[in-house]
Amino acid sequence: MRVFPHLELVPLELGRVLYESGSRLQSVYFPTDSIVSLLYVMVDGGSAEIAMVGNEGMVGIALFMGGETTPNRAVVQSAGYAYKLRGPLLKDEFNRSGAMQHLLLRYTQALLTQMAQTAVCNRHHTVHQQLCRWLLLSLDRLPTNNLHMTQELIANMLGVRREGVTEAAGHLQSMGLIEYSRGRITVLDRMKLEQASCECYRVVKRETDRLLPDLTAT
Amino acid sequence: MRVFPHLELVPLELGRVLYESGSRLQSVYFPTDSIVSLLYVMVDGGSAEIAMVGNEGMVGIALFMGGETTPNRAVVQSAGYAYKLRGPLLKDEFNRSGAMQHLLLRYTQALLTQMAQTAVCNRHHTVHQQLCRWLLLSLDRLPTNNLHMTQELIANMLGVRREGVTEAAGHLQSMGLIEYSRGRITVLDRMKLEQASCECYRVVKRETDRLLPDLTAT
DNA sequence: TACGGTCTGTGCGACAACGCACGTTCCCCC
DNA sequence: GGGGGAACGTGCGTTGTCGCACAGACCGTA
Repeated sequence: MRVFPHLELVPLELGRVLYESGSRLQSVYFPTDSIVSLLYVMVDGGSAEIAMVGNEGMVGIALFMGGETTPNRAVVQSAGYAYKLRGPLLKDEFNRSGAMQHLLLRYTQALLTQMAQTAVCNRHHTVHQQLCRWLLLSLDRLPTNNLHMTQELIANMLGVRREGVTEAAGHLQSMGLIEYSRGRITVLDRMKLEQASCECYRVVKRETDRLLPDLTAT
Repeated sequence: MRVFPHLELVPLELGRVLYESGSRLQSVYFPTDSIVSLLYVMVDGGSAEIAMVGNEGMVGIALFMGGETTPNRAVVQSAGYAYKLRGPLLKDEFNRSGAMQHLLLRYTQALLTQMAQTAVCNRHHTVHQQLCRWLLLSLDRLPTNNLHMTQELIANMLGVRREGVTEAAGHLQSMGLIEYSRGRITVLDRMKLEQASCECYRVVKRETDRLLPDLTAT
């Protein structure tokens, strides 16, 4: 593809803000083994994750959607690498109306589904269920069963109290589904984790697989 | 525009389902004075509104996004009229990569923001605040100050109990912001309603105005 | 004018999540 | 190897929402 020579592999450190609410995006990022969260930060400082982006997608869709900016923050939730591409190059490629455009649009629809399901989950499901969903979504975007993230960070993403995550995670550990200590979480029984999760995870997963079959095959 | 001759003005009755979760969309709709809600319906029958579409937008974006379907239901929340356009015609127009494509993509981004903010609101704000947000979003899409909808319907949209809506609406009425009886709600003081709402409404409104300046000028 | 259904009001116990305040454990580094 | 800080654990009163049950109010129709 034409843009391949212009892709630059860059490291993304945990916590790095790729994109601040309302700021103009200069480049887009295609995570390889990293995860980037899209958050909304309220005026009182509270936050909530809207969606997460991993190797299935791209950070910065507002560039080709025409709005140039969004009211969200993009922050690295799991350190790793990503391919960086300068905005104008992506726009040119998108406007060629080729395979890349179709791919990006299908990805956008997958992202839409993820956001929609986040809304539903926030409305109806318990912190326990949401934690399961969140762990599974993260797991799908990482090469291993190990997540590097503190409960405090997870709480910020889910928009709940840190103690709530502690309790839910403790429960999952006592049931043997995960194992964790000081910022390291290992998923032991993925199947049971899916069963403990709400339907939201499955809906997102199914749509992502349907819309982006090549990428999730792995 | 090329598609104008193919637009057909059709009535949309309250409660009509334009589009069922997972079904293939044959046509798209551009509401004029009607409002269509995008809902997710859970396996247990519970529901939650993901976003609403009025005269600023279109129902059926999955058609040009490439997915053809979404896991959501589109149901008429406020009766009225809409322009109907057959799917293939819309796709052709979109693929011409002209003004229509840009407009549709900017609208999609506005919809994205609405979904994101719904997620945030569901996470952090009270039923009171959410009701205000919801009334304001509806109001922006209607030609008058009168909403035809029962508290039960609103409760289904927000994904809360009917009693919760009763209490919140009663409070708003006692403060003189609205007036209602048996399925008719009149907004008396829009300004104060905005003040009683959370920031979510303003964020959505600002983004919609920014992305679609021609449509919201009215 | 009486009736039946729809819509709204209210009360009450249950429960999940919150905010806060500590305590404990572990790891790193001086 | 002994602080110090980061990460996790726990208890407690408070609040918002839920689920349920039932009472009133309104309206069209027979």
